[in-house]
Amino acid sequence: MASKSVIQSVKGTREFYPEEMAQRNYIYSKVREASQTFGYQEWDAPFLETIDLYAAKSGEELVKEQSFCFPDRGGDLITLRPELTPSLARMIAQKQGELAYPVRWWSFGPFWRYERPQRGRSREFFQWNVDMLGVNSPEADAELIAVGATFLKLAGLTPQFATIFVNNRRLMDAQFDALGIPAEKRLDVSGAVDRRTKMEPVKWDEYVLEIGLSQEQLDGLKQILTNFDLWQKSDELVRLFKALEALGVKEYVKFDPNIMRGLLYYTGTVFEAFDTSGSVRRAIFGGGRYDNLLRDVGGDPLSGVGFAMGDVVIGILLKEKGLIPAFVPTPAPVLVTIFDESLWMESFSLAAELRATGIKVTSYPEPAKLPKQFKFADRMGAKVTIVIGPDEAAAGKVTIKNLTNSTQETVARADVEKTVRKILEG
RNA sequence: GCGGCUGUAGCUCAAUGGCAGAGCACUUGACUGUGGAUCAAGAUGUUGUGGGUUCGAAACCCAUCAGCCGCCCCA
Repeated sequence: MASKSVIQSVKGTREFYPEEMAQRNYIYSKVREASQTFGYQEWDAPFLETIDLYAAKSGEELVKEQSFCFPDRGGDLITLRPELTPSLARMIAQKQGELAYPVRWWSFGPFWRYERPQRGRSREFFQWNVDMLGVNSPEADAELIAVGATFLKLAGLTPQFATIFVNNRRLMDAQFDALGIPAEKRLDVSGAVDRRTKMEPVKWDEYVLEIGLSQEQLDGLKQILTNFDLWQKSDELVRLFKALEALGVKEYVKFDPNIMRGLLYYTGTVFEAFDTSGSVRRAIFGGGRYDNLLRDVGGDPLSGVGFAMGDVVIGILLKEKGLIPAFVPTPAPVLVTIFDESLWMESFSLAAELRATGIKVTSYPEPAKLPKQFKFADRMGAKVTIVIGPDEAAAGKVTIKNLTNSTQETVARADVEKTVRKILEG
């Protein structure tokens, strides 16, 4: 094997060998199932966008520090999309008058962020996005949470392993107001709330006082953040939890006043799913309600709710918990061996006959010792091997071996399909 | 962008300044028409890269690259 001479992959990019590709496709299949169960339509947006799309709305840091950005041949600044929502807003705005509302769209595709790779985070990742636009209600919020919960359920993550924590920006703003925290400090306070669990309590207290809150306000804030019954003061959240119960996913959801989410554009309900068994401390998915997004790209005001899930964290979790199905290397359960030069084409035409009946068949590509061919079949996860040797050829027969239980039988050529199907179905 | 840890065979790792090794995997054979088990034999290296210290470096020092963990950030 060459080693030092191999040109390295770009830092933080993903190489999907067949096993990893199977895992990615598995996640994709569950994402699709969860989305379609609720009637969401699949869509996608360009992978390349001009930087202006993000400059308008996304945070400074995202555009300047964390996006892959380069000039094209005409000198325009092109960005590898770091998120989907601005593209969504534009595409909705462009056809705002002709879409059937509510719009329920989902997407699963690649994104890029120029961050430092570490556990649960790479520079290239796949992200599931689900959004509903045109309905502004706690019940719509509940549906999105239910889509997420349904995915968790389909993937085998029970409420014991994963929890969706919910909060509401309006509720928190009202609480901050009641403490006399001025509106211009809300952002700083939200930031402080976000990092509370990451800091030592004493340090966090100092940090909050540094922002400019009084000791009294700090005490009040801490009271709010430890009050897990606070949701009862929010009509929206009361309705949300009622709807979640009706939708059958309540056991996945908990109110948590500490959930804020960094995104500026969330205006109401926000939520974040976490692994509760403690291996990865990053969010599995997160989202919330945004009211002003379309207006920011020139459309008419239209409220939406949505969330996004990266493939990296969920992939680690599912793998760790043994929830990814065992990898079978070959998609073809049948392997036809090539006995020798003279019987080569005999095997090829048998393989073709079987394929014509709809069975997936691979053949050894050339004559080789049978042990080698059987070993290959075994390593590729084939269930059936077929041998046409001189004896079979002379008798117009074929030997079929069931690799699962090591039995084999020699049957007339006309019975091959039937025999193979019996093994594959049994 | 900042801090810490780690780079040795395809993989997981040993060798603490004195001949670069083991297990797994691989190849071959036992078994010339049958995989997964067992046994035997064999092959495998620019010790990430570049420099320095030393009689002597995988080990110590400097630089650099890569990976991991954390910080920042997570839209």
